[in-house]
Amino acid sequence: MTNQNKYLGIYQDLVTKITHNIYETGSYLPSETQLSELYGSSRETIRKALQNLLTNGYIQKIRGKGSLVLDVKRFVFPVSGITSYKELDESLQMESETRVLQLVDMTIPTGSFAPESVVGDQATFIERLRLVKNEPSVIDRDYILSNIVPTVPMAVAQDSIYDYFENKLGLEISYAVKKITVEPADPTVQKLLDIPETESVVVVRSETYLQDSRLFQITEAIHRADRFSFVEFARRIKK
Amino acid sequence: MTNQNKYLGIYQDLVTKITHNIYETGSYLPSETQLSELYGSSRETIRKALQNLLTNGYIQKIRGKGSLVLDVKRFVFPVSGITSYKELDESLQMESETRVLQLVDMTIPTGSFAPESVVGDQATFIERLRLVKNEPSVIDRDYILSNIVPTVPMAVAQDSIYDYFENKLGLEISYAVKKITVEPADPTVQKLLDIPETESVVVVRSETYLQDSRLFQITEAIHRADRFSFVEFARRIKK
DNA sequence: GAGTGGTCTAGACCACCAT
DNA sequence: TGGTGGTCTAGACCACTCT
Repeated sequence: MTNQNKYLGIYQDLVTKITHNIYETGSYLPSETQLSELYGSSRETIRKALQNLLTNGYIQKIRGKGSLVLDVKRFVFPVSGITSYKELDESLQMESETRVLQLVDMTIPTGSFAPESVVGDQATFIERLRLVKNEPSVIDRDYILSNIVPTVPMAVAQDSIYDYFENKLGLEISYAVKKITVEPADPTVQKLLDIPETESVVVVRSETYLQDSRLFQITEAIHRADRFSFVEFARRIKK
Repeated sequence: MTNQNKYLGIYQDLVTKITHNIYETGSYLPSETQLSELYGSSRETIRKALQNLLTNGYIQKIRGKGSLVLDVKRFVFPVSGITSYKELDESLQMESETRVLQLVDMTIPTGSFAPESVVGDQATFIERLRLVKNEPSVIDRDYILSNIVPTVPMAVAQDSIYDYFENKLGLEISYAVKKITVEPADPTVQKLLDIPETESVVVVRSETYLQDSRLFQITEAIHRADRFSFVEFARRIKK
């Protein structure tokens, strides 16, 4: 599991040291030159690791002073970015359960949440209900394109499809476009999520792409509005 | 307005060339070595510019092939990141109008959406109603901390507070933590947004920080649920 | 003035893709 | 095999902060 990349290794080491309070919130990391001596690397490599800490909200760099450790615990709810339900569950220990409602091979139908460009393509359709503390909270509906992933075993749908894609199939998941809206719930959804007729739901639709820019997954996640929370760490883009 | 930074200049040049279709969606940018000759810079500097394009969703780099230009138009609704309402309005040309409802100096009260750490601090409170196509869509409530921004003129609240902060006061806005939830609307909100009693609203609460990590703005944005849409471009974090 | 991060360079070696 | 991006180095100069 050791990484080939020096800077990723340094990044991981710093993350664990920050999360274990070896480097404390409100204090400064060793300077870049000190770190480069510590890790036996050039300063630019250290800077790559720090860049990673920066974009993930672990530190804030202040010119002339140093790299300030931020209070990560406040925004540890990592629903932003691309994170699988399994990873969320593990990092938050939220006592969740997954029920696979459907797992079928089919062609992607018109009128579904999938974009026009993949309608008619072969895919595995997975519908899952997520329960948190025994209460239904989310319905996940996925189309996994068959030209990239020919088949998804039931055990994988029950556990973690991302772990299967990345570690078994060696796919490199790279980026996603997500859209969040609030919509009325249809009767099927009302029944599954156990909500009254008038209630709305939060719908997160996403398209996920591989490193080579091939689309391979289209997802619709329907959340009970009262149990939905989305936290984002954002940086201002320089103009 | 010319930037001192070489790589930012290159980034901006490439952005305009992509948005003006000089580099077309689906085609590849010139290689990094070619770009470094074109711009008269080292390859690492080019790579910094490309890194910026990458995180903002303009390109996808594919090893052994090149930098593929993505279809930016699909996710041009930039509610992700830190973007002011004025900037959104300009980039989307959404025929919006702003009504300043309140602009008062006060101490931040307990029980407000502001975090404990700033309760009792002096701040400017601004409440604004945003109308899109003459329909009320969002209520923005801001506390601007007075130790950083002593006063906010009415004309600024009416126009763009970010432009004032960055270009008049020289503040460097750096990062923010945002949280999105769905909540029932209280009677005041119902009236302002012109929605029925049972309706929910989408609430985006954020804390915004300067480059030196000082908190300077706390915001609560209350959206009509039926007019709310949030699009995010996300990249998978390497483990 | 000493220390910090921000930028930039010229060169090197590697893994991957096309042919 | 030649071109591409991915990583890493050793050194340089600058702007900023602190004392």
